[in-house]
Amino acid sequence: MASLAERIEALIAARSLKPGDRMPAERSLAAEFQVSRSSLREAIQQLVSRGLLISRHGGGTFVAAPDEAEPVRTALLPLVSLAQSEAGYWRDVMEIRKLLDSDTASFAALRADEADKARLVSAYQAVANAPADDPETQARADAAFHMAIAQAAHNAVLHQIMAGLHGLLEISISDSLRRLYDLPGILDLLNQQHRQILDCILAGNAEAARQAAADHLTFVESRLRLIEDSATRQRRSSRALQHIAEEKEALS
Amino acid sequence: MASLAERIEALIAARSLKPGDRMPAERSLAAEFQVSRSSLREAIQQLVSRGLLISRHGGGTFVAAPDEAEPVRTALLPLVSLAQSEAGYWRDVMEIRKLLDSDTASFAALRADEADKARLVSAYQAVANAPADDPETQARADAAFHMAIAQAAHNAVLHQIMAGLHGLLEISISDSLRRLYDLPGILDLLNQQHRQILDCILAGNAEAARQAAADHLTFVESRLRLIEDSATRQRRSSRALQHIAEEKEALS
DNA sequence: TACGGCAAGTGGTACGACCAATATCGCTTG
DNA sequence: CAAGCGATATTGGTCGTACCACTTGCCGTA
Repeated sequence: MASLAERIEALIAARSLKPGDRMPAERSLAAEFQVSRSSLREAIQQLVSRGLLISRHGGGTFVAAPDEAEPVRTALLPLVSLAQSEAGYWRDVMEIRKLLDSDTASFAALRADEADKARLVSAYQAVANAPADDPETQARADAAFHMAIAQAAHNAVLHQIMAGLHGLLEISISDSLRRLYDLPGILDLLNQQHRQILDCILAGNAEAARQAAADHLTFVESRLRLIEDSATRQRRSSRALQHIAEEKEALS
Repeated sequence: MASLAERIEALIAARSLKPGDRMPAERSLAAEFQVSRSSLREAIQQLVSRGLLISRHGGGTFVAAPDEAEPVRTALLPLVSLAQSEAGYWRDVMEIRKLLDSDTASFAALRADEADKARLVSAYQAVANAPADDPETQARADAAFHMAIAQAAHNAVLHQIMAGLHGLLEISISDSLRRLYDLPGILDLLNQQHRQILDCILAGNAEAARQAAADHLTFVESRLRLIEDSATRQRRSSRALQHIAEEKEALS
């Protein structure tokens, strides 16, 4: 027999419940499935943690919106431990990004329609106009620009993978990502590279876009290596203390 | 305050529990966290569904092995609906595989150590020796061979992505994947291509490996397109009946 | 010493109760 | 008559208890 969570999913599909629709009450569902509310709640909590349902205390349980990017982010949560345990994990991420960002830019140059191009220009301007003293906004706008390229590539799988890679980078070296924008004179260089990628895509020049993206990623990786190398030493010394803090928090 | 599931994760980290280690009993943990066993179980079930824990009835709850591939497979479950709703989803998957499998083979040729090469040879032989009349075993051995290449590429992220892509393919066109091996004379062709990829990797010839993998994937995609195109028509007509069956199963 | 069975411990499930947040409906009131 | 408001029903969140099924391991017996 299928697991309870799967049976609930099947029920959603069978009833054609759309995002935002209200689920039957827990007591009703429990009766319908002929299980206790406890067991039903365990199953519901699994679906909630997977982002398929949303529970509101006193309000009800609703089908969540399949947020195109959100499922990928939650999907990567199990990898957090792995990403944090291996210090060089971000290098693996960047190695793949060097490959995929090139292909993404190439596809985008070939396939971007007018709506894609409008989004790309908008995203580029957001990066260029981001306040120079706000690394947080810089990082978000930068990621949004690359995600706009991924969207313009018109490949759902590629889009999801790129979203995942950004998430993994965020997890493994979020601090260094912020500090990247503090390097002297780097904003102009990044903007220049972004502009070149943008122009190549808008012009439909796939090969040039590929090369521009490859150069950009190589540049970013080299700078991140500088930052991360110097940060690794300090981090190592503070790890023991962190463990104690975690134990304390777990028992709080 | 952190969620209960997070507090449990923190406890695992703080206690340095390794895969296979036994978790405290539910009743003990509930007392330690000062929550009811019901609430604790809801949190534990979330971690179980995410593959971090394994519960054995009567035996205890154990920390799961970070199976390198398994978390990705469960992580992709939220994408099932998307994979199934879009008929052409598998084309996106194959498009990315054409790119990544080439790079994977290239990396493997450059980085494979003796243990990797032994695994590759073993995996290849498993494919070549799989019974010709057993598509299920064929498909599994084939996937295992490609995963061995991904492992030999020595990039954790790449390995996870490849595992995810195989999972997505399995979800979207598992039937066609099985029927692939029924095409007349295809086994010899596939084995020949696999052999070429293997030889190039063993010889350390990165460029040849890349080309061999690219040719292989292009070939497989063309054959899958033949099968899938002819299958699409029939599937469409039986979809209505399937929904009824799901409703029935959900209430069973 | 080896074997078998019993008891303790564990996860799985169920039922009932209560609390807190929310939604719903009806009543009062302007 | 309509709008605001308060009581009530509904819903998710939590707790406690009890019982079952299974595993483990210990102890007693052969």
